[in-house]
Amino acid sequence: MSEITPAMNLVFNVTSLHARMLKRIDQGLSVHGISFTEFMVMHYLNNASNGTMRRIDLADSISLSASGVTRLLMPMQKIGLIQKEVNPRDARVSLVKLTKTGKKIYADSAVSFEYAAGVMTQKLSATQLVEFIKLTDVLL
Amino acid sequence: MSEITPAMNLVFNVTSLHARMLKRIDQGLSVHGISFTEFMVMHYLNNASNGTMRRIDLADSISLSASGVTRLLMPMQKIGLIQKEVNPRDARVSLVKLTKTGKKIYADSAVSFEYAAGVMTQKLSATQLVEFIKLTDVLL
DNA sequence: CACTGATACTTGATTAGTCAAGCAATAGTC
DNA sequence: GACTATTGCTTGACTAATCAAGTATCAGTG
Repeated sequence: MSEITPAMNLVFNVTSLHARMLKRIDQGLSVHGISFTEFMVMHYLNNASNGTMRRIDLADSISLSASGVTRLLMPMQKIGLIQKEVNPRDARVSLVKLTKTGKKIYADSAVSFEYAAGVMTQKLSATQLVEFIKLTDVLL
Repeated sequence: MSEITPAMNLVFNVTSLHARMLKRIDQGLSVHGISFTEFMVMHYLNNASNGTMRRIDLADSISLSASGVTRLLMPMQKIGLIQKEVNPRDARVSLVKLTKTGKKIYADSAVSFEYAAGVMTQKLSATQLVEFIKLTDVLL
């Protein structure tokens, strides 16, 4: 009845794949008491040049709105995973930084994340994995 | 500082890609007054063998929970895109079917969807697209 | 140096989904 | 043929996100 183009097919597949991945990853991270979104925040903070990032750049990195970041970081600060820092050059921005606890939790949860990611992609050969990443990079 | 494995890289990329795709597709479908989730429902209903599906199979197809489907279909029924049908063999199930209006809206929005999907993937060659789909299929 | 506009964030109201619990109907078992 | 378990679906309570509007600061221009 309906002819589905390859492009449409890809969109559908990426959607399903994302849903499946998210569920598994979240499950793997739940033992550390954090969600995948929170993990991503910690990941980017951990890799940031001087350990700090502006909230808006964080938002961009993890594909969230500015207000989404505000709401996400609130509890993370409350439980001591991150902390605010002021930018002396620009009073508008509030820099975000991993706390010592945050770094520890990140290191721990990174192990779970790596494991879950590995399990999920085990049906792909090493070259397929690289090729897959390359293709996603083209569209990003 | 942190070593990121290819598997982890892929998960991050698929997440970003999904977010970007969803935003564009939703934007393209908004002129028809429907979301991508609603479009997927109509797509699966349109392609269903006898035009009907059980809610639970629908849920599975679009990676939603059973209650998510209930909540999604409620307004769709109210505005006349779909309709309920009883299954005489099993009184538990409530079959879902596209209405005439629903079919029309689906046909219209499928054009927008196809266009948006095409634009989004135009950086990929035809063979790359096929290869991409193949790789996602491995993980689905 | 005042003014206009852009940027970085926060907040209120709303939405789309989740999970856990419940209900009703069917299926399997003894 | 009664009893238990399973399936299909709905509902209440909650969560994570969105957008639009508001505030405060900074940057560029006449």
